[in-house]
Amino acid sequence: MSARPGTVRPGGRTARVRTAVLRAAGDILAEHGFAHLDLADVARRAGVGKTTVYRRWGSVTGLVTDLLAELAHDAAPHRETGSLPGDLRAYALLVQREAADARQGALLRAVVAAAPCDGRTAAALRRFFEVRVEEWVPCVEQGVARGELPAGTDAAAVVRAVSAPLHQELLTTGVAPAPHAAECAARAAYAAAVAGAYAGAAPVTGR
Amino acid sequence: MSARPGTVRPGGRTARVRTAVLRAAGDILAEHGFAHLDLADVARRAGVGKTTVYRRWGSVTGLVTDLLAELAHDAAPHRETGSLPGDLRAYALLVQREAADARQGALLRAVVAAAPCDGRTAAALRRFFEVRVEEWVPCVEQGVARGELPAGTDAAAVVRAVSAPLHQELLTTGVAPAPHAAECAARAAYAAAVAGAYAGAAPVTGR
DNA sequence: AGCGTAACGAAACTGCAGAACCGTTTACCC
DNA sequence: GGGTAAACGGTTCTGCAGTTTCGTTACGCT
Repeated sequence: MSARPGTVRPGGRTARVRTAVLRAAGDILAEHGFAHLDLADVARRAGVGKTTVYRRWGSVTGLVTDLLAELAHDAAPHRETGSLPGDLRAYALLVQREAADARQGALLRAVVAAAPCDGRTAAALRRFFEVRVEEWVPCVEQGVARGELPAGTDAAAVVRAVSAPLHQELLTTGVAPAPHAAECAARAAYAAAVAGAYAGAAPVTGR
Repeated sequence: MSARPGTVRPGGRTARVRTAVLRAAGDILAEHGFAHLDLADVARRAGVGKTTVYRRWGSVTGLVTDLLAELAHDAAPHRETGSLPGDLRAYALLVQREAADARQGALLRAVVAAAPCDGRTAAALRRFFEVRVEEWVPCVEQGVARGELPAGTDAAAVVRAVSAPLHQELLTTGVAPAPHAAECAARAAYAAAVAGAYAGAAPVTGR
């Protein structure tokens, strides 16, 4: 009835269609970029009817949004290295690898491009980063507990500071940052946090 | 001839048309965002023929690109405050104000969105940031000369580190960062630079 | 001032993304 | 294993972004 297609009978063919379409969309995104992402192409490559793609995803932004949700779902498990510099370095390299990966990097650029055009996409993007940050915040908080960082440090700000320069480079130059840049970003965030740059006035952001 | 329209007779009406179109495009961008930027709307609001807009700018991305070039052209003059923390703070607040401004913020988001779809736009975006960075690099270099920062500091990296978290916030949340965030970014970049995070690849161990 | 043509503008045209229709397949429940 | 309707898919249609055409305006040069 009013339930969206794909939610009442999610098994069997429906699931196969979803997998094939997302896979094809990812391929096209990695090969030709966001600009030439045509739903008819996706349908053809996925071996699926054009109608189906339009019915279930509606538009390019919808498809990209679903793709992002899928990416966020199988998040890479991260192991703590024991020291905060090591953890931040691991996070920076994760972001760097992600940006350098053809599929994930292209997807990231596509999502950022589509976000201003579509509310759902914007929400998905926000959620994606929130989850990311929340995942790595504990590392920073442990650093505070261990006395590596001053009390009152805004852990989320530290995590965001690691990824920010890497994402900026990807988005502005169109080229993925080098591993060296990732290590530099991690070092910088750590040094700034140690110096208390994120422990100043209480942030109003969040809650 | 093969010269593009608007280049042979740039005066009088041609200039008026250009001004009106860019103004209208900026208005629509600020009001309705990048998604609903229709060239026919722009033409109507500018009191100009639809044909003219298509002939001179060709597409939405072309128009956005020209708009960006215009913005980069009248760059805000920056005065040096005498101290590096002060300069970085001034730069951070400039970026923050820009992001918070309805027209400029919307334009920035639109350009980033359009960049993956169009080579010229991507180049314009890259150029825009390059100019920005070059403008503020001297402040950092003076800081190095004064001995505030370690020798071998990558001045451009420091400048980029200031703007990165602010732009990331604008692009991922869709909301412009607060002035507080700008000051935090400036503090962090300064602290990291002082600690030598942007100087060479070797980790900071006194030495 | 007069001329050549660059640039503009209104209207008619075209191509294609996306929607509608409807018959076919198949997942889920008993 | 049989019934029901959810979901698929081929075809056709439509709305509109973008193009073409051609007549009009006015910039810049002498």
